[in-house]
Amino acid sequence: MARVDGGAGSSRAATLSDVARLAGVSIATASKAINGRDEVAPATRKRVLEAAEQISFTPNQLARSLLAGRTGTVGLLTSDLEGRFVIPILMGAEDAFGAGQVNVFLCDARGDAIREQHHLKALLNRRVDGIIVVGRQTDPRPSLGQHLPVPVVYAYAPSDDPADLSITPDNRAGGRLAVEHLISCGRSRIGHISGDPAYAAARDRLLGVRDGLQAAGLELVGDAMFSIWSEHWGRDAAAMLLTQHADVDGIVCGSDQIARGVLDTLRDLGRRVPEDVAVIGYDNWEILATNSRPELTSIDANLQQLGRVAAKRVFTALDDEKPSGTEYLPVRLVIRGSTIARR
Amino acid sequence: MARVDGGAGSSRAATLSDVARLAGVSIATASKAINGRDEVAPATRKRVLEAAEQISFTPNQLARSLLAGRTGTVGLLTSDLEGRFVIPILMGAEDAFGAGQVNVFLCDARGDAIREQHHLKALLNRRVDGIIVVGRQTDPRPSLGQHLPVPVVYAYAPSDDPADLSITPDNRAGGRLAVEHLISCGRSRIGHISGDPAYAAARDRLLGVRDGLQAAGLELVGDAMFSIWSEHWGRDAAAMLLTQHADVDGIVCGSDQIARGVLDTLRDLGRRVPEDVAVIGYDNWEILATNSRPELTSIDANLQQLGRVAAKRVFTALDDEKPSGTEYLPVRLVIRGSTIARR
DNA sequence: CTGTTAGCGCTTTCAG
DNA sequence: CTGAAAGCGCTAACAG
Repeated sequence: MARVDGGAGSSRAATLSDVARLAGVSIATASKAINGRDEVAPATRKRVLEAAEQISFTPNQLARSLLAGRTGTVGLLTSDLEGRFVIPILMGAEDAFGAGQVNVFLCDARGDAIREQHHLKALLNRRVDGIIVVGRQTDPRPSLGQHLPVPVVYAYAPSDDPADLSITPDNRAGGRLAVEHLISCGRSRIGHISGDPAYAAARDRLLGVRDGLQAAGLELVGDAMFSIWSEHWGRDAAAMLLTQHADVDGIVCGSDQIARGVLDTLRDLGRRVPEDVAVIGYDNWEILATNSRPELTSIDANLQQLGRVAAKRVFTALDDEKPSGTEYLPVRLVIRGSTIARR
Repeated sequence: MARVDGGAGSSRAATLSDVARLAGVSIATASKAINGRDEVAPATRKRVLEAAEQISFTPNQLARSLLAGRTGTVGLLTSDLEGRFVIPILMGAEDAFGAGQVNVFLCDARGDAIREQHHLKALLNRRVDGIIVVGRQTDPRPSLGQHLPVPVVYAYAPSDDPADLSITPDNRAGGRLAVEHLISCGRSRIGHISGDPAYAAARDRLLGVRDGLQAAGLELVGDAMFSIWSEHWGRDAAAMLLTQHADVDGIVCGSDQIARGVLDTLRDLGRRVPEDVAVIGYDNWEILATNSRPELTSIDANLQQLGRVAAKRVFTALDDEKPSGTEYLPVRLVIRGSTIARR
């Protein structure tokens, strides 16, 4: 059977021995020349590099990895269907590892434990140097266990086993930051509309909101309102809140989606934002935050930095002792027109 | 230097020779037993498998790949920062390849050609079996060239070289589908508000809209309106359109974002949707389409299927002759409340 | 049925 | 400075 050739010329990728033959040196010398070892005569190196160039030799990483015992690959195991969290984390990881030094296998388990095990096994078979597990909630998730041959770091969703290392955004600090911002904008009648109370994110953010209020000697206006993470709920909840507490002048929302809904209702009711009521969202999901009327102030979880940190931890765990516990990363306030009017 | 052990027990991953020794057979026999070859006595196989289980042996894919010349990995090279297109495509690819058979390296070039070359080289060094290039627009993008040792398929953004194989959604058909749906809803005064005219997507969808109108003997109300892909523009454009053509009863939007803006303005002006004006979006971006008032009918590009097809093409290109040209994939209408009122 | 041998492509001692 | 040889972990002939 004739090998169909891509038209590139060589029917097979060039190997080091091809280079060596062409340069008239041994394989060992070719290897040293190409890897920039200094035990090679300059003239020889030049000859080897030219030969390599000529047949467009690229070193086979598989062979290198097999020998080195390290592959320079990391597995990113996720259940984040939307990619909302996983993409910035992936980018942060790429950054931390340094351009092109490390490549990332992205596996989507789709919330299925079986599939997750499947992917985990595949990653281990491919001898990844480490694994980052990315969840889509900040609720603790089942640990992959302690008996894995490579370091594992849990990002966004922490592991339920304190023996694991987890990196997660500090939602409580975020809630506090949000309310402090409203207070600094001169608000004192502050309500809180959030999402599904089954989420740790919802509960933690509320704790932070209460922290901030208490520190200022304030109390929440009405009860914290929970239901689901949607614009629809944001609209309905805002209507309820405004009916019962017409004097509200600030609303901390549990997500940008909810905040968008809240903005809709405020507009329907003729309340000006931010003059009458200031609104702050959570997540800083650009597509939502920058397109609303007015644009939405929000809390950003610094996911890209989270990815960087997770990646760094994977690497330090390769060398040093493995740290454990949950690390809470600071969040960031992004101010837009929903809390401070444009001039 | 003492090797810090994760606590798992063995300080080194078990190899086939460990298994063979424990089972009291040769390495070759162990290999055959584990790979389910039938030239092994049942008793021997049992012994080997138990030994493997006992020391939790997992075959080293690197070694296998080195020998086989195929790695069972594919590179996904993207510039889709948001992950909006790349994630469904990744999922489709995983599906097509079969669970766990193939793993995907995801590389984000961030729109930088240098970084793209860097990643490309890294992928080739790792001996991926194929590459899928995912763009974030449907405009043709520069080809990676014909001189690559592995098959390359361009997904979403086609290559500018017809010698490459590209898979892209059929935007023209989508525009037509959208307008046909409005017509079938009884609309005849139809306007079009789209995004950046520098995008092929904007132009192609308009062509489709005109196709559909012409087939029904209709003409576009006013000029097609172009600017940018944002809600803000959608709001402004709708206001302009309604001012100049108060009798519009249907609006085809170039994106869901624009459609969201259009809905806002219609509500502000007191027009009922869909009774007075029916609105259809494009992309079926769930977060936008399912949270609007009313929910948004939209055109879905079937990105997951696009990923499946791209993956399949990579594989067939491995064996057979490599096809080329641009393949347009059908799109799908998703009907919600913005064109047909809920009962 | 089982074991021996060779070798995938590369790096690394260690003699010359 | 250069090259021969060993070997990373595995599979594929081929004898036995």
